[in-house]
Amino acid sequence: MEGSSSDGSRYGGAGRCALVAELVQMQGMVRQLEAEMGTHGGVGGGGGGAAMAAGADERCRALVSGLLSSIDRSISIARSCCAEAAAGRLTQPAGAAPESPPSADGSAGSDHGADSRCRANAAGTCKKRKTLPKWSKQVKVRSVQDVGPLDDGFSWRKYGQKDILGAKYPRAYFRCTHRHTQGCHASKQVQRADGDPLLFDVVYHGDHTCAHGARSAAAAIDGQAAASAEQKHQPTPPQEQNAVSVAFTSMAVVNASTSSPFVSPATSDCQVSYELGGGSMAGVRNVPDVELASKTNSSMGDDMEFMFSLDADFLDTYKYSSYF
DNA sequence: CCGATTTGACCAAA
DNA sequence: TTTGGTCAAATCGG
Repeated sequence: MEGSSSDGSRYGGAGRCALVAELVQMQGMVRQLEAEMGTHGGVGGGGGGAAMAAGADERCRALVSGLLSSIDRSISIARSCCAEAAAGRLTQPAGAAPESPPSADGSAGSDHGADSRCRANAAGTCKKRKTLPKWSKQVKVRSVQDVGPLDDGFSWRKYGQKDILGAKYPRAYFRCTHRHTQGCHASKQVQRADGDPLLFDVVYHGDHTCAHGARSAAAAIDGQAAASAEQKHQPTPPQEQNAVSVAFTSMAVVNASTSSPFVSPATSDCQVSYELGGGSMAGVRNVPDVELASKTNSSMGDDMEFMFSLDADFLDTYKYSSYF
């Protein structure tokens, strides 16, 4: 359930400091990558097809610099949290502790009408509104119908949609498909940006505690080959060829005690190596285009998360409403 | 038939 | 009172 903090004090100050260290290491690696690109790039020498490489190379650079700034921000945020933790207490958990009694199942169990909704309150925490770690990001798609980048590897179930005052587009509400089976209380809200229909604001609440979630995320990263094999239907998405998008805001540590996922986003011809939940994988991927838009972490409770989205064969993983 | 989505209603926070 | 978030019945689709 609000799985986030249900693991209790997932992060002590120590955890956060480890996070800082991890981020710093990551920063170093990205800098190396940047240097590496500086060497090989531009002068079309080492690489090969200069003409074609040019565009990809540029995107690579853009991505790397975006990465760096994002990491910088993450580090400073993590540091401040670290300091806070050291200082004594962390703000978040307070009453928040969603040890959530919503008992095993948010709605199913509590479908006794309005009455039960308040039951959560009685138990100490209203399941409504915040208390869950929350962070947001912006995801850019390539066409109005392209929802690929919105596929973050997890399986979501839409449970509502709402017109938001002053917003041109409605906001869609999703929760983890395994909410009932595994008590995973991760949820997210997706809304198109007013100004740019290609831009989506995605707000995540809580993190996934379900095995499926973790696995599908890993699978998403792992590669299309395997994916297309297991994804039975939908030979080709309606859109013209899709890109692999790596969209991430800040990093995600699903569980500090087991491991801290470390990810190096891939761009064209870049080597990707991941470590997730103790395991690790590596792969080389061709990424025609990478959109990366990181946004503020609104409150960044105690977790941060990497989100990978692969349009390719994952489009059919789930459907978004006609708005997307 | 079962699981996902749609959509109006309900409820609590602001 | 208004608005955002959630519920749940109806509906859709595989």
